[in-house]
Amino acid sequence: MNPEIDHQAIVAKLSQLIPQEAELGRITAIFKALGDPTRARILYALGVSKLSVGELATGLNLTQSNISHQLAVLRDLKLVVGTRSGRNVHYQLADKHIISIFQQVAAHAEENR
Amino acid sequence: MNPEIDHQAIVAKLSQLIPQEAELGRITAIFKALGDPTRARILYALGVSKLSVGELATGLNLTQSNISHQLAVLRDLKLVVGTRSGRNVHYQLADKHIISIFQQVAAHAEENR
DNA sequence: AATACACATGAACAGTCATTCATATGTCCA
DNA sequence: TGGACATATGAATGACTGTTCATGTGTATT
Repeated sequence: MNPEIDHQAIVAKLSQLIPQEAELGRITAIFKALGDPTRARILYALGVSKLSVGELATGLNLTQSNISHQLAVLRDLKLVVGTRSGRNVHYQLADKHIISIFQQVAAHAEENR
Repeated sequence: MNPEIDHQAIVAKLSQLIPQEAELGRITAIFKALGDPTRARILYALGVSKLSVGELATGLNLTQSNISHQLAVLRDLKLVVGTRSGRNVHYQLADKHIISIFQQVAAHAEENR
């Protein structure tokens, strides 16, 4: 083993440098949400424009129920927010961070294609 | 509906603005990989230092088999690379993009805690 | 009030996945 | 060459999850 680096010490301190279960759970929950094609497409669409559930359903060619279920997941994680106006509920991204995260991952994905 | 925005047109063009299945698949596969706590911890650890499989196993308190399986997933996605030196294989992050992606998501997660 | 429209939610089912156990491959040393 | 160490891989299984179908809730219109 490379003596320049004290692996023993690093191993011992890993638990201090890695997020605790609670925070790690919040982080991985977000990644997991972004890891589904349907939810990813919804987020891409909302990155283009604020859209209602129905518009998402027709635009993405998915059932209304499916869209609603996935929006619920994204809502719980505060990735999107919906505001009702009449019978419709218009959804938008909770912040634009999300788009730049997608862009970074997309860049990585295409680099190593 | 807001007349400033032509939702009809947007809905019609969504399929052109959203990544095609192939690229979307590559992107979501990466997010899915980051969405598992075990793999996330591995990546965090490798963000700190290049480490062997055994060091990861003891440092993260996981079985060698488990670590190897997850490393295989990360390897296939080109998120980590392993180089053998003797009996050991030392893994490192494929690029530092990964860390900044984690930081961004962590920031979002903590904002809305 | 009744009907129709838009969205949300619950249950169920099929497919996916993380972990474990057992075993194989690869490498060093005596 | 034989044995010990480090890592990889295959099969099995229990848990989780995305989608569908059915139905519930909320809102506008007549």
